[in-house]
Amino acid sequence: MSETAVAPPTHFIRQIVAADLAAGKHERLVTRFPPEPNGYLHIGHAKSIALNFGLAQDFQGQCNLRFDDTNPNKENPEFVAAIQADVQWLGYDWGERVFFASDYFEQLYAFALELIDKELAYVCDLNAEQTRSYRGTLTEPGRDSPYRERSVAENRDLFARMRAGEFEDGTRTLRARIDMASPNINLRDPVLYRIKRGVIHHQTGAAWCLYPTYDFTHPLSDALEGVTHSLCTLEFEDHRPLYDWCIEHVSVPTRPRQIEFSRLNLEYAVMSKRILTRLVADGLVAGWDDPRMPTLAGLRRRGYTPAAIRDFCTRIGVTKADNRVEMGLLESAIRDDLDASAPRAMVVLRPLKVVLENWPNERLDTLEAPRHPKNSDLGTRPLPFGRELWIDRQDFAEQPPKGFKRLVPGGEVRLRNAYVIRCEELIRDASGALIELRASVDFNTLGRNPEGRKVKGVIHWVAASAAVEAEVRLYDRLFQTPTPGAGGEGGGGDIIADLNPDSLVVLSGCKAEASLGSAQPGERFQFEREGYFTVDPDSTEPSLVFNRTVTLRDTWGKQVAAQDSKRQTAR
RNA sequence: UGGGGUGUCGCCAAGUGGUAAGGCACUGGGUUUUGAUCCCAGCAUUCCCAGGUUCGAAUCCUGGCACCCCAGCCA
Repeated sequence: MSETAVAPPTHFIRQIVAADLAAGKHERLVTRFPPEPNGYLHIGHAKSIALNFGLAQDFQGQCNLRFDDTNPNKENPEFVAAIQADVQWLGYDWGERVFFASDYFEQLYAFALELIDKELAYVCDLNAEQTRSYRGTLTEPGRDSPYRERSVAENRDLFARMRAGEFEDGTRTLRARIDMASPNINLRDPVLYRIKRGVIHHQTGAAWCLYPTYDFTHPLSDALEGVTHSLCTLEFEDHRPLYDWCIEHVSVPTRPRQIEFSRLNLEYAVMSKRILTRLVADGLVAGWDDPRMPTLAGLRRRGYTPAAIRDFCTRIGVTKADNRVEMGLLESAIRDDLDASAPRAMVVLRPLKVVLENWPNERLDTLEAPRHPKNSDLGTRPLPFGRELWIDRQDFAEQPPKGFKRLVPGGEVRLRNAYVIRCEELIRDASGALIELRASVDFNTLGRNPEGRKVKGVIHWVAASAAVEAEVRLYDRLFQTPTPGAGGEGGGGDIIADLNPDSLVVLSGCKAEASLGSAQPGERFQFEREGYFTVDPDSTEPSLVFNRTVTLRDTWGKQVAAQDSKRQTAR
C-alpha cells in the first residue's frame, strides 16, 4: 500500500510554530496538555490533545502531560487516572513526562518570595468581598488595597506564617503588585496565593495549606518545563499580559509563549464541566461513560474509535473564530472509519416472524456471506437458513407509502445474502394485530437474479432456530436543542428542560445472527441497513448488549420524514 | 458603556494585494443482493456594512455594525 503522506492541514498555530523553529528560536518544540483533574475529558479536550500532541509529533518535539492541580477542593485521583487512560486511548504518548503542577509547589513558593523581595507582591488582609469591592468594575478603576505598601520584611513574615497555617481561610492572600487602575481587570493586583487549611491534596497530602492560583502557576510551570508554545483557549487571552508578567519578573529558565485558539462547541451537546458533573451527580445519565455523554469515556463506550475522533479534530481545524460544529461532522468521521473496518452482520431489531411455506420443515441450510463487501481479507461467516425467519416489522407494510421497496402483501423482496421470497398471507391474532407472515421461497434465486422480473428491495433477516437473543440500546443526541441551556428567544433557559427524552431507547428481544454469539465487549459491527453497533461491557455470556454508535446514512428515512412534515404543514 | 477578541457558502475552514481551496450538509445522475458504501456533476460574480487607496482588494486604510470573553481567594 502506497502511503501518500497527507500534509497535515495548516492553521495559524502550526504556522507560528514552523516559523519559530525555522528562525531558530528553539531547539525543539515543547507543548503541554494541562488538564485539571476535576472531571473526565471530553471531545473539546480531544481538540486540545490532538493539537498539542499532534504538533509535537509532527515537529519531532515533545508534549508533556501536566495536571493543573492547584485546587484540591475539586480534584481527585479517580480523575487523574481516567484522564491518563483517555489520553492513551486517543493514541498519544507522553513517555516519562507526566507532571503535576503540585510538583512545583516548593519552587513556586520561592518564586513568590522573589516577587516579595522585588516589591512586586504583598500580603493582603482584605477578605474576598472586600477584595471584590476594591477591584472596581469594568468601567471604573479599582482602589489600592490598604495593605499594598507593606514592607518586604513584613510581607515575608506574613507569607511564612500563611504557609505555617497561622491564618484562617479567606483572611489573607498574596497578591501581585501591578496596577489597580488597569483597564484589564486581570492586572488589578491579582491573587497569587490563597489559604486552604485542612484540605488533603491528592498529590501533596497535608503538606500545604496555601495554594497558588492558576494565573501564577501556569506560566511558571510552563517555563520550568521548557514549554515553548503554551496553547490554550480564547478565554485566557485577557490573562496573557499576566502570564507574561510572571515570566518577566521571576527568574525562570525559559520563556514560553501563550497562544490562544477557540474551544470546540458541538450542536446538541454540552461541553461545560460544571454541567457534565451535574448530569452525573444528579443521575441524569448513567455516569461519566454514559454513551450519550460527549466525554471520551462516553464516546468510547458508544463505539467511537480513536482514529475517528482524531480525524474529526483535523476536520474541524484550529482558529480563533467562535464556532458550533454540527453533529453531522462527528458522525461522518465515525461512519468513514467504521464503514471501512467494521464487519457486517444481520440483526433484527423489531422481530416479525416469517414462515416459508414451501421450505421443508426440518431443513436447515448453512449459507455463506462475506464479512465485508469490499474487504475480502475479513473472510466470510456461516449463515443458518431455515423455514422460520425473523424480519424487521419496519420492512413490511400492508399499506406501503409511495416508493416503498420492501415487503408488501403479495410482493417480493430479496433476503440479503439469501433468496427472494414472496409474501403470501398475513396472520393476525384475535385483536387483529399482525403476528406472522406466510411466504414462499424462489429456490432459483440464491446468488442470482430472478428470471423475468426485477426485485428492488433487499431486507435483512435472521433464522429463528439459530437466532441469538440480544438487547440493543439505541442512543441519540442527549439534548433536543442545538444550543442547550440557551433558552428560546431571550436565552437563559433551563438546560435540564432541554434534555432529549428519547436519547435512549432500549430494545429487548432483538434477534442477532448466530455468528454474533461470540462477540466480545468493545467489538464493533455494522448491522446491515441499521447502523454501527458495539458490544457493551454490560454484556454477559448468554445475553448480549449492543450500543448503537451511529445510524447509517438514511436517504429513505429522510424522504419519509420530509413527506410527513409536508403533510403536517398542509393541515 | 473600560479592556480583549472574532466576523469568508446552512456548518467547519483555506486564503497573507493578482482575480474565492477543501470537508460536512444539501441537490441531481450512475453502480449496487445494505434506500449503505463508491463514482460523477451541481452548490459564494463574492468575503459583516459603507467609503477610500490601487491597474487590481476577502486581503491595505478610515468609519460603522454584529457577536463572544473578562469584575472567582475556579481553571
